[in-house]
Amino acid sequence: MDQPSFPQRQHDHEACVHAGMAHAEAACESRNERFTANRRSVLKLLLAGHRPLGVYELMKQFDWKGRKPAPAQIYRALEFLESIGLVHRIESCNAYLACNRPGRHHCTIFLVCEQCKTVAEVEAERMQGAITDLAGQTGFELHSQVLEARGLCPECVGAAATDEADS
Amino acid sequence: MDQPSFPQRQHDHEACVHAGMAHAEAACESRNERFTANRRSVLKLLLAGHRPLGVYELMKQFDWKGRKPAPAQIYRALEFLESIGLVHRIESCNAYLACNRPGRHHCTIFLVCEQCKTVAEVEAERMQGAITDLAGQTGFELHSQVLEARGLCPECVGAAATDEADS
DNA sequence: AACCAATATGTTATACTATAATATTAAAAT
DNA sequence: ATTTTAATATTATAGTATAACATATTGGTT
Repeated sequence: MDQPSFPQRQHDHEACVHAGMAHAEAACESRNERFTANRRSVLKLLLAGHRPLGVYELMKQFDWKGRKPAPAQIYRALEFLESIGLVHRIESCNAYLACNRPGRHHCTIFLVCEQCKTVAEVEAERMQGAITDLAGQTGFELHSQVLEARGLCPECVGAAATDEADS
Repeated sequence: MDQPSFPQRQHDHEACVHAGMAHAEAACESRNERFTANRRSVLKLLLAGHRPLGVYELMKQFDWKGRKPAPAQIYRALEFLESIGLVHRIESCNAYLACNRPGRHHCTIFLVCEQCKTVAEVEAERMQGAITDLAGQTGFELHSQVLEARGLCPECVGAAATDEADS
């Protein structure tokens, strides 16, 4: 599918992770950037988590020769991964998400489920036009956008409906 | 003007603050909510600041019988002010901004100047449609939106151009 | 191979942001 | 007046992010 939305609850995480890592490998190669052990580990955790993870959450999961890394170590990896578009920061969660469609740098909006925390990253071409127009009219020089919608994903909407019927 | 964008550097702050406070007064009245001293002070600081202020920045400015308030005090006031639409949280700044057009609850986007930190709050009706459509297609139940653009305001763009010419 | 420059990491310390929990006070409703 | 509700005051702690500096690794150059 060209426009994936929310991931299925059950799906082949292994494959996701593998594909994501492979793409990252290639992306670094083509930019002559180093895909170091740290960067690998952080990206892998994000790919496996499949939802936005905070830095301290990542630190807990990070098994690094028996010790735990310092925040700076994670932040540095994230900064790098974000700079080449492999990871996004979700502002309204203070957390980071592996990009589900790396390589395409379109205008995307994140649909964040407030209940189960899963996120759909969907293209929002219609919004791109609106934003550039607004910027143009105002004389604003656009650098980047933060587009996030908050609410309930389809599965949680369904669950909520069921709960109500029960009570 | 019906669609204000960036405030002029020089303008009558006094009048802004006064108008904002008057509106808040009325808004609380009509909802049977109390516009207490705390809430007043916090809103006043935000109106006067005229840009996003962090909670600890607010605390520093908060003169409260010679002592300084605890964070919780500010957060409570903000929570209230936000709940009735007098204040917005700017996620990408971890800071709060007094609403410049209270009473209208349209879909707005914030244009945040990364240099001077001023913010334009502009209506983005075109985006509302795009978002609800996206939500509809995905089965997402939309609760709220975070729409922020980051870049340079017209004044800072101008200044940057001048600087370059100088060098 | 030895050296240099550039990049990335390790480490410690600290700053900034946000909430929990509980006691107290003030206001509104009966 | 009494009860109930909403708001405040206070202390403590949790969560997020960066600064500063020392060390190590990599890649390119002679």
